[in-house]
Amino acid sequence: MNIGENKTWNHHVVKEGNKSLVLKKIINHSPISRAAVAQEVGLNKGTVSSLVNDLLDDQLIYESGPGKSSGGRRPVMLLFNEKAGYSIGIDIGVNYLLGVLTDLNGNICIEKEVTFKNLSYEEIEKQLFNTIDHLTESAPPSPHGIIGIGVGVPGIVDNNGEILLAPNLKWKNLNLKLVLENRYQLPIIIENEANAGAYGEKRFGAGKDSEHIIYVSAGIGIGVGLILNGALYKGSNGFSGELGHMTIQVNGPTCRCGNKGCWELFASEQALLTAAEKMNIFSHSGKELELSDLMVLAEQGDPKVIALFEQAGDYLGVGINNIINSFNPQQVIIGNRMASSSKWLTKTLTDRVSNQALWFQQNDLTICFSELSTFSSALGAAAFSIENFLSVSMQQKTSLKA
Amino acid sequence: MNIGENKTWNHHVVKEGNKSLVLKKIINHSPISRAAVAQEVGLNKGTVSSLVNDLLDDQLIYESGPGKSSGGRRPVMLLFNEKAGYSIGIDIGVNYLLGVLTDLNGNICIEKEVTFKNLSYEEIEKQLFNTIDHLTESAPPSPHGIIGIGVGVPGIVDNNGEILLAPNLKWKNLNLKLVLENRYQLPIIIENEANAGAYGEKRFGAGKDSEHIIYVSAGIGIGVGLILNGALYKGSNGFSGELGHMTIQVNGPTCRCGNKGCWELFASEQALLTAAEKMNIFSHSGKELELSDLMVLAEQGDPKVIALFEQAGDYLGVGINNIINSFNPQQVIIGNRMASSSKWLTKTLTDRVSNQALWFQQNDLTICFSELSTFSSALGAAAFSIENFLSVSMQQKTSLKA
DNA sequence: AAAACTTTGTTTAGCCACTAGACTAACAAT
DNA sequence: ATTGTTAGTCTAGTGGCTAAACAAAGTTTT
Repeated sequence: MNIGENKTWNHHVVKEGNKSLVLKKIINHSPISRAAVAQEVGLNKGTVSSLVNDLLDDQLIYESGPGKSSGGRRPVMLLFNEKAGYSIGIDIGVNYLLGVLTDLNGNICIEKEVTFKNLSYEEIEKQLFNTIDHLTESAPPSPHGIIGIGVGVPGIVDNNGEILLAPNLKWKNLNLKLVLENRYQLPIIIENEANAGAYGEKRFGAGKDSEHIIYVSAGIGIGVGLILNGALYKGSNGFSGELGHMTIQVNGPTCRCGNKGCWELFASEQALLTAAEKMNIFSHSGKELELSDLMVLAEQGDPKVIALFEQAGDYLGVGINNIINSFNPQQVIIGNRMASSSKWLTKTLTDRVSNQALWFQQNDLTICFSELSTFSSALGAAAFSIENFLSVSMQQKTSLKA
Repeated sequence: MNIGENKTWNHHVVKEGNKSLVLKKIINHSPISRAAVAQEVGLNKGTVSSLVNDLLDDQLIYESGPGKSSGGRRPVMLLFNEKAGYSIGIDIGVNYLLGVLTDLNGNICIEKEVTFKNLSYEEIEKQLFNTIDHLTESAPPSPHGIIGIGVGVPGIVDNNGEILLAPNLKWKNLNLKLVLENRYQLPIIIENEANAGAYGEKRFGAGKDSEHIIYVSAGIGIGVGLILNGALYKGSNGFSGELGHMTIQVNGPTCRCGNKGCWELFASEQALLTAAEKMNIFSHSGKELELSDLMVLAEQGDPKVIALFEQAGDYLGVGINNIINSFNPQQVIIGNRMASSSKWLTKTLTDRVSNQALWFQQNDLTICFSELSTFSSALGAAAFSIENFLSVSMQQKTSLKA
């Protein structure tokens, strides 16, 4: 809600904004007293009292017992009621579906994962419904119930939540948002998996204190989610962050996207597996080679496999250098499946960056691996719904008097 | 001013926001009546009347004669008073200094350019003072006078306006902002030249109607300015857009930045000149080869030179592809000196993009060359001051009653 | 223990910018 | 001239804010 936007300003907006400020203060600094809130956000005591009463009515916060006196009357401590409602976050992967039920603080209450291979859309949809149904039924009773469902998908999602393309799932022009809205009558948010992961890390993970975060989702392919000025940046149509197809080698090998020398040909899980297969490294299980097989081998000290990881780390660093030069972020977070191999990637990656990134870009910059491990996307998806719910809750109620 | 920010909301903010809305409406739709403004921005007629009176008092707008009746009383038309004050914009190049005096709509009233070679900082500072002095003295009388000075420099500028590094000028840790503030007692803004150019194109050039613009400043080096969500994005410390040093060729030729395979080694003016020299193409003037020499040769139909341009266009396309994949912009604008050679660059550039950019990225995407030609940066720098002035003007006055 | 001081939280009066709608002004159509 | 329409001002009322008084509930001083 920028001052430049075509939105008129009136008393409702003022109250909405201040209420939001008060709630955020309580969420981030609980337990806290009314007086402290007033002082810290710069509002009048009376105003804060009134807003706090609204929030109490909405059951978004609650009063705990009195706190410690600092020489006068003991303050009444306010706490965020993180159990006022629950959010469902889903992460649809190429061969898994992960669902979580979280409270309003992003604490995972229940998780449910199913794995599969080569399922049709209809079959995945069935799994999706099952998962959501299960999570919904298992949710503890709460004033606001399930406040929304967020879904992260490995594909291109436009600004209306329509999935234009999910190559690895073979989905095309699929309006999953509509499907879920019709079935569940709840606010639904569909997002690209990397965007969801970025948001998850910003809200609950390694990026909590940063305003400029680039989340690199390195899995079978590479996707990137951008948190700029504290908010997800989606570009003109919602397609930002397709950095897996950034050229890092002009006239390099051809990618399935038609371009040449794409980053994900060098630094993704798929790149690692392809390189390993070329070196005649096979899965000891006899099945198709998987990342976990390589990790086992690396753990056993296999120098060829370790070299492969190190090579991938170096290439990751090349792309991350480009990202740093583009965005001047505070933080780069590497997530998704490749993050599990951080052990063997870190050194070559950080070497590449510290040797080659422009010196002034390296101040105040941290590069790290996901804190939420495999939950980034699911948690981020859940967080979208939470954000939306809290934002709507700030709005004026049409007062229904008894 | 986001609702999430740590800013309290009160009546002043409401008025400021609405006043800004009204002024913007008048600027972009003048001549317009009070009634039309009220209807279009969604405010009450009375409110608009009151805000308009404030703006009239500030002389930011004026009333022209009555407009055409549409069946009732004839409306009083309101116009933006673009001559209420003047802004100075300076573009410091490697071997030139361009200053413009603009009105509040970015119309250039006076321009002054000096060219030089290898001047020390002190000598350039003298030229800078001369230029500013001349523009100030030549400014027509106006209610608000000179409202600020903006300077675009080819280097790294941090968020405080300090020039950390301008390699081609051999400047380092220079606080030009302080120097100018002390001398002129005016609001001073120092910005990177590509950022200024991007802002110039957004406000007055090819990007007027877009919210997501990437401006590629292709000169001796390559810098990039980012307009995201309608605003300049500067990153965590102000160093975003250093895309000239994006790797497009892993382990390619070494750049002066220490990295390898940087974009500007392939697609900048310097790249073109270096390639030409290797092919034994010399300036007919006998002096050092310049871009203008190559343009003359290309104009004469020299196939070798044309091929060089086409090659550069292709490489420009490679980097622009990466930009498109990163940002999903509405518009990519190529500016600075290479824009003058658009004639020979366009085809290979657009071929590269249309063949290799992801298909969904290409909807609603326009790629074009600067509309403001060599004035992008100077105008953008001037625009920063205008923006700042108008924003301050919206704020409440401490009423000084006679 | 009483008095004095501190701090918390509520209440009250007043302010300011907004809205709705009455009003005045100025025009066109009949 | 009368009627209808549009533009702009004025007035009363509303809502959310602030400042300051007040009430409540502590601690510290005497």
